[in-house]
Amino acid sequence: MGEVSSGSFQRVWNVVAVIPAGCVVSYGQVAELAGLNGGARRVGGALAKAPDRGSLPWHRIIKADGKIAMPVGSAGRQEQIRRLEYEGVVVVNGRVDMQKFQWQPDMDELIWGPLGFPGTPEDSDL
DNA sequence: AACGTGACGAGGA
DNA sequence: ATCCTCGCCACGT
Repeated sequence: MGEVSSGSFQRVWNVVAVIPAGCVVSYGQVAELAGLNGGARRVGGALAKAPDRGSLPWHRIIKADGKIAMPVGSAGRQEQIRRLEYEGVVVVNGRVDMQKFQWQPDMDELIWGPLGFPGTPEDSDL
């Protein structure tokens, strides 16, 4: 079974994996969700060393001010922008409007995950 | 074991 | 808005 490791990098990857498409989160935000307070810089390192960057939505992580972190002109930066726009996230001048696209996870998502819990009835009414 | 590094963040100039 | 400085701290040398 793909048991979750308690390594800090693994924890970061676990958090990143549940970020919904069409949203962005800051490095610091991911750090907090991963239990690495003040560890925003560690998040970048974790993403760079992710074993499955093809499937991990690393592109949804940007700076707190909305700017793309990767160096201008780098292949990674272009790839990130391409993926974000593909999801409908508007990137203007290497920058994203955090007011519109920053993900704000609620408790349900943090506890049960983005897909909810099997068998849990949805209380769409009220 | 000390030292430098980094896909950050906040604050000041 | 841009640039610089400092704090942050796990990781690789």
